Amino acid sequence: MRADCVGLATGDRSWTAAPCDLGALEAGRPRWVLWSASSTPLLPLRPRRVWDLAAVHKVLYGGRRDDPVAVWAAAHELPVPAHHAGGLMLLDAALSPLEGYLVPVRVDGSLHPDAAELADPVRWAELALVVQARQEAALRQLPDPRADPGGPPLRVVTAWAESAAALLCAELEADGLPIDVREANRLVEAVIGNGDRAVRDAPVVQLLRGDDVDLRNPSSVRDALLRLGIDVPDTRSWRLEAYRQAHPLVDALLTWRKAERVATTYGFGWLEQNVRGGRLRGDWSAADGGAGRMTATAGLHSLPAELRPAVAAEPGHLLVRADLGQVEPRVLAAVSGDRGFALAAAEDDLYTPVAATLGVDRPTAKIAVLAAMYGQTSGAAGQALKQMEQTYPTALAFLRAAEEAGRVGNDVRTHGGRLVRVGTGGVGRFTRNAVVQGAAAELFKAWAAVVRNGLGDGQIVLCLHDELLLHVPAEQAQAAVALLHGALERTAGHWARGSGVRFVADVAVVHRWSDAKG
DNA sequence: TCGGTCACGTA
DNA sequence: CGTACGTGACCGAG
Repeated sequence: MRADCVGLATGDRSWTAAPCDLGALEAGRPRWVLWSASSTPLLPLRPRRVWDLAAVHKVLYGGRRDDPVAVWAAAHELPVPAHHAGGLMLLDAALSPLEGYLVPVRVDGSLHPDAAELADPVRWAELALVVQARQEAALRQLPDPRADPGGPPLRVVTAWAESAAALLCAELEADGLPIDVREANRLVEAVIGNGDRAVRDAPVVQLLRGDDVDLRNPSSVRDALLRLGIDVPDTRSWRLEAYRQAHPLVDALLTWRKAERVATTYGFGWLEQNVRGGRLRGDWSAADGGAGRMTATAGLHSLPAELRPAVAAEPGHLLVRADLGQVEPRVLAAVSGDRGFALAAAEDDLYTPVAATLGVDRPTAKIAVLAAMYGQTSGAAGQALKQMEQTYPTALAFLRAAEEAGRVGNDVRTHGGRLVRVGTGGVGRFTRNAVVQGAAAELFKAWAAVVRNGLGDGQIVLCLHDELLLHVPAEQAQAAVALLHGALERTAGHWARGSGVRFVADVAVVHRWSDAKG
């Protein structure tokens, strides 16, 4: 790893006296410019302010590529060369943007695939600054969608937050999630026994009474069910749920499935492979999904609830868990600019005023809101959806516009400025959801960034779409609680400025992740 | 060995 | 209800 992967520090201009205090997202210097936090040996420094060219590139242009060649090309409005089109070194200093130096820029203006190795470290850093300036200029071209713009431009703050998230991902990979290994093994054993396949299969096999069925082959299972008079198009558990009473085999099968899932995906092998020194580690991406959510491997985003007691604070430490309440409908209220919906989203519980306005009970109101956001097509939500259209026309028009864009193959941009690209033959429901899910993801990351920089000796050890898990020295737990609330208020106050929407976090200090809130 | 399908954990 | 992920077992094709 080359130390010169780190660009030079730069200063942010013109809004140092911003009226809102964004904590970690504050303007100021130095701001470290990185080609990519995931390839930068910057970790021990834990810098506060970074600009991650790869992360910002993905905000501006979407897509999958975020290597320096692609980042450079997009910033210069050049076609992105095919991956690793290495070949001959065709360098032309005279045409390079830094005339007089040997820089790894080709005659066509593209960056050489081996630029990081070819370039003088100082030149390489200067190229990073060239890209940073161009990215920032591009971000400033984008209109600010907020009801009340103010402080640093929203899209520039998104760049800071997404950059911080990229760095946070590198830290999450290094730090890992604290695991009580003894408890983890105990919990796995409680679900799957000693792990012997034949033993696990036995209860179901017994009920089959000699019928030769491959439990791990869905079509074989379907045929077996048919022989018992149970005719189902597939054997998914939610479908079989209705047949639990029909035959003892169904119940046994569903129980077996649960154990099989743990045995194959979250069993002893999984612990062996991913837990080292009491920490569960996986690869983290700051914006891998189509809408820009964080992703993680090693099951970090899909830990079964039964295993969560194994996530535990280390001696002298406590966990602080915080999750955003009703974040997606609140995001919809903020980004659509629907005043009526925002009025509901000013309350602790958003669904209560929605129910009152629609003249329905709370569960119905919830279904109506979710159906509107996610484009539900079937079920009993139809009537409620019609009422939503009449009551919150601006929010619904916003969603319809996003869906229509996707349907005709147009890209959409989230509130914070992320481009969500639509493949050929666009999928409407995807974009309808992406403008909400993606916006929620960037609000979450901005919040996480502020929290990260406000922590003393603590660490963020898990990010779960709308939930943060902190591991802090016990005496700092109460300060962390205050930090989480304060950071959300400041972040949302800027991100949703002028919307009237309130964002709320449920925060609890616990020993184990599974411990009750309170 | 590969991609596709089914299935299922989470938000 | 829907959307988004990552993982694993199995299938059939090559």
